[in-house]
Amino acid sequence: MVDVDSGSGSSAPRKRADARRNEQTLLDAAAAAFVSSGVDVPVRDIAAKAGVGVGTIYRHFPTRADLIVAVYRHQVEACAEAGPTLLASSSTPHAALASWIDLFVDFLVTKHGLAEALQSDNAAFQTLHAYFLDRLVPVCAELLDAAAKAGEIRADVEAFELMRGVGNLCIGAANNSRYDARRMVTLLIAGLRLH
Amino acid sequence: MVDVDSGSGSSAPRKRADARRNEQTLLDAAAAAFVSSGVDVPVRDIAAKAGVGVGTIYRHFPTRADLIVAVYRHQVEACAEAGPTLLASSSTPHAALASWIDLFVDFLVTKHGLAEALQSDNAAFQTLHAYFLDRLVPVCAELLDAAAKAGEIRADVEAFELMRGVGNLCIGAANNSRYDARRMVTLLIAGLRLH
DNA sequence: CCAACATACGGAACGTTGTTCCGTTTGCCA
DNA sequence: TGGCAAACGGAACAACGTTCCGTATGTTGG
Repeated sequence: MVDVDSGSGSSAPRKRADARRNEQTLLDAAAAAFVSSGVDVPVRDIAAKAGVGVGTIYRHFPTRADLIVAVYRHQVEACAEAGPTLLASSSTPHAALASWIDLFVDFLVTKHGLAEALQSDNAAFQTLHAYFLDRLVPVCAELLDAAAKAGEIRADVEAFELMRGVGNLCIGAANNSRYDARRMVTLLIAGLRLH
Repeated sequence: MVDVDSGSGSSAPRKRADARRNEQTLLDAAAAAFVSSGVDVPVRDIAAKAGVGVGTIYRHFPTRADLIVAVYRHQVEACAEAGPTLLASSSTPHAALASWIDLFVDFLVTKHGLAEALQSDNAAFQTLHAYFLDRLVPVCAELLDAAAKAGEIRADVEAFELMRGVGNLCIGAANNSRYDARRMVTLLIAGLRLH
């Protein structure tokens, strides 16, 4: 019943017990470190908190992006799955879009440094970039399409661009009481409307 | 006739000739380095290009922000001064606002890494932050006020927040052909309108 | 013109962080 | 239980920002 294997695939030869244990320990330590020091927390800090050497981190998560993805995968999945749900339950496609973007923004602004990392052109964050885009852009595109088909918004804006704009607006939202990312995003979404 | 002094003030005891020469050399080298490698270019690279030691850079420009401000001061001033001009020459305050924001965006997206630096919470960038805000927020506020008084836009958005949002939208615009910061900013400004 | 002094310079050195690498340890299976 | 592959730990290296001090140089009073 319980999936004693490491990943979802069944082909991998199965990892050693200590390796599996360490992977989980690292995920927990990283999650805690991200909360207290942001996703830019030094690798050594995570290693210390987990009680392992830095080599162990790099063995399990070759890049920081892999670690971030692993830590936040559940929440990203939840956000992605909320898209169709909202589309079905909202009064209009535009309302669904706004609600969904709200979810995304709430997620981003509560993860210190994540919005910054998402836009980084550093090669180490390629995986992060790719994962978020693969998972969320199609959902956004669906909502965008629905709203466009309903004639509520202009049809010349791509999901990728919008997601990126929203992500950008979330940068630095946590350390600045005079800047409310949610409000700016609301403005951006309002700007999509036809009249 | 010629201002042989270093700064604008007359109280400073006057700097040594080699110091003044180096300051100019550094500004030129930094400007060139910023263009070719972005404003994050390593201090050593700038020093090498200028043919001076790193100590000399830190003596003239204690933080990277000081150097960036010095390099771009002219362009920021020009942008600030364009505000009132545009307000006088445009058909409506909202049009003036849009044009002015366009100027700002053009400036930002052509300076690799500058938009990122502007939003950095790193203490070394405090000066940069302060300078841009001091110089541009009042101009933006004037345009915003005029448009609000004319009933063209909602009145509940502060200049600081808008500038910051626009700055955020410019992040990463240079390295991503699929992301057009200008279009996103246009959307944001459109979102300000009252129907 | 020269000496002496303050100013400015150069770059070595240090701290922090990411990343790699290898000698050692440990789980697993025959 | 012995042996081997897997995994571990952390030293070591590289890149970068930043500081510091011995040295060089321009300035100025005599």
